Amino acid sequence: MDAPRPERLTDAALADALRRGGLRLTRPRRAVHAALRDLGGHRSADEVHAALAAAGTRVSRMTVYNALADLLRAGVVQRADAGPGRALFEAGAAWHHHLLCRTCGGIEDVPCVRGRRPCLSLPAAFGRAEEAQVIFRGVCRRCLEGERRKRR
Amino acid sequence: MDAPRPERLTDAALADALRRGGLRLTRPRRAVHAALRDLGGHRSADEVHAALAAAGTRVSRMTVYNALADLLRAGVVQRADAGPGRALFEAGAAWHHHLLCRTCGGIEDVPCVRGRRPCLSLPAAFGRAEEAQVIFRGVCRRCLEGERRKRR
DNA sequence: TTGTTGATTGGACAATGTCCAATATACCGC
DNA sequence: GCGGTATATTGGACATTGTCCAATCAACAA
Repeated sequence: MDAPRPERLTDAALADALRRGGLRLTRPRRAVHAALRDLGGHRSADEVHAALAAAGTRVSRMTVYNALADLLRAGVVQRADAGPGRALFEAGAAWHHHLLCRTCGGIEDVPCVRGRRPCLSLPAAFGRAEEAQVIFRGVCRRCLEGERRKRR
Repeated sequence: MDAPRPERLTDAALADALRRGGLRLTRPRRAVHAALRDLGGHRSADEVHAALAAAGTRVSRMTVYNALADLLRAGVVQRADAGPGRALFEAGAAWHHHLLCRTCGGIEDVPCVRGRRPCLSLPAAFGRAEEAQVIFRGVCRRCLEGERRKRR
């Protein structure tokens, strides 16, 4: 149940991923990617911005938003669907889903049985699905064990 | 592919659903439910608020937010997961999923093969899933046909 | 090294959702 | 039907999130 460690991209690999989309490897983009990877888990743009500021890296808020969108297009960052509200990002490229715990409010990664998109098919009558993100809502393992312990 | 028409709840049925959760049937709650049902599709709280205002029904914005949350708990309204941003609601209780079209930006309902929650199971090692919402991203039928027509 | 093109900056702005105390109303028992 | 009481509504202030813009800066190809 440990969070999968996001792979550590070399600068060259990051530059490659960006350039495939006609994007440059800039200092802010490198910093945003590293911050997201080092923070781990599911983070909002402003969390990344705050982490960079705390580390003494001055980057404008707009740039963080832009960089995350660019890294997303480049495929080295993913958006974690977790319902409405602010957008959450995470480093890494492995396709997976999420469990939202209604007890602790946490988000757990759930590996995708297929591991690549789209993992579920859509009846052709509706159109073409390029990806299928599943949001499980319920109670995470940790909280479930907490409940059980209390009940005794 | 027509949108399923949301069932028309009688006041008694609506009151029943609310009271099961210790909630009262109030004029604003009735108005919000009717507005959402009559608008059809996937609507934000402020869209419902605007529709009510346009129809001459004065209800405070806060009340619309509260009413939608209450109707959601009562099970007569659902939240349509459509990624980050504002929350979208729709009338009705039948469990289903959504296809987000990246061409036109629209949201299509996709019936759930099981029709009730949870339609997908979660490996027990992760916890208990009470519901599983699938977000398909791709191209809707209408846009797919548009593409095909242009290519000729 | 230099020029060109794309990226960053920072401030202003819009949209969405939440908090609060005062007031109004649904609904229970009579 | 008539209160009494717990619940709901109100409206304004506020926080958070994300976007827009023109001026400046920097990546990278030649």
